[in-house]
Order: sequence, then structure tokens, then C-alpha cells
Amino acid sequence: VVTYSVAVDACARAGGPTAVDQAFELVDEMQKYGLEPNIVTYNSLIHACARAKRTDMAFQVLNQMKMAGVTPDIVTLCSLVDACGRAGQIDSAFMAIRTLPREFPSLSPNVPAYNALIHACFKAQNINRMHDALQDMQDRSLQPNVVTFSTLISAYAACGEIERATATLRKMREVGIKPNRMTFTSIIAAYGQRGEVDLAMAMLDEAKRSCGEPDEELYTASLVAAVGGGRKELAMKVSKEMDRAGYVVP
RNA sequence: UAUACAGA
Repeated sequence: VVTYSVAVDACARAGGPTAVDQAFELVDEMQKYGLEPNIVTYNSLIHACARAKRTDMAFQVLNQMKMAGVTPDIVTLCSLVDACGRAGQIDSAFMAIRTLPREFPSLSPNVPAYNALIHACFKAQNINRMHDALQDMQDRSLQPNVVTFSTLISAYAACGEIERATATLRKMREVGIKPNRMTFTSIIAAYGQRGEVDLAMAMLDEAKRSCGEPDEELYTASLVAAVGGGRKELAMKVSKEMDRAGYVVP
């Protein structure tokens, strides 16, 4: 069962429609051998559906597991919310996070589940619902983590709300959560969009100090900011660093 | 360390 679950998970990671089909075939196959999928197998299968944006299949798997007497857990819930989010179905995402815990009282939405919900709203470009999700999370006394804050910052960056993005960065620091490379990438993208190249470069320096060597995404965001702001010298400098770090300069 | 969430 573990072997098959690992294989199903590999399909989930591979992503895409072909991979989901393979994942379902694997589950059929294990059942032919008399092996019953367990919670991890089912959760991996739902994850594969999520990555393929197949919300319908994800909920079919949920029904299948209920029929088999396997009780959904918090990973199941998070994956289902994520599936709805990837497919742009935010109403379904809110419904899942509200109704599943009613059906299964052992289920209580956790921070990753709310993060998936917040990200769903972000992808649907619905800031109001994103704030609803955040509020629900706080009403449950769940503390936002680095993923929550980074998601919020990306969302604000995406809609040009740079003040909110920086305010969120400030707040996360106040509560003692250290921004990571992803967080810095989003903030730099926000500054880049606004043409605030110097502020973007200051954040790059800070990222280096607190997170070590930047990764490709972080460098790219910085480079895009410098180029977008027409700052050739800075763009050259970042390109050089990027090249020296072994990344292909876009 | 078999499964879930973030980098316009």
C-alpha cells in the first residue's frame, strides 16, 4: 500500500491530466491485487486531481473514500480546498472548509487549509473574499504563518497595492515571522511594478543578509525590477551576480 | 522524512 501511495504521489507531483489518469489506474491496479487504498493513497489521489484542476474528480475521490469507510483528515480537507482554488472555484472552496468539518467533527481547519483558501481567493483576484478567509482564520485563533503572509503579499503585489504589501511585511515582522526568499520575491515584484528600483534593491540586499544566496526567482524579480525601472547599471550588476551564482540570465 | 498550502 505504501508503494502504491508513493507512486500515486509521484503522479500528483508530475502534474497534468495524463498523470491523474495514471494515478487512478494505479489505484485500480492495487485493488485488483486486493490492496485497499488508505488515507494517504486517497489524499495523494486528491492532490493529483488538484494539480490537474479536476475538482469534480477530487470530490469523487472524497465520496469513494467515504464509501470505503476511510475518514477524511486535515490533509484531505486542505487538498480539496486547494483543488477548488486551482480550478478557480472559490465558492466551492469556502463550502468545503465549512461543511466537511460539520460532517466529520474530528476535522478542524488548520493554517495550511486556510492558506489554500486565501490563495484560492487571490487566484480568483477576489481581495474581499480573501479578507473574509483571513478573518475566518483569525476568528478561529489560527496564527498566520510565513505562507499566509507571503500569499497576502503576493496578492497585494499582484493588484498593485504596494502599501498593503509593505504593511503586511511589517506586520509579519512584528509578530516575529521571518520573511523567506518567496516573501522577498513578492515584495521586490511589487516595488518593481511601481518603479521603486532602489527599494527593490534594498530588499534584495536584505534578502541576502537574512536568507543567504538568492535563488533564481528572487534574482529574476530583482532583475525585472531594475530593467523595468530603466536602471541599466543595476540591471547589469544583478545579471552578473545571477550569472556568478550559476543561473541563466533571462 | 509514504500524503496537503505561498513567489504579479
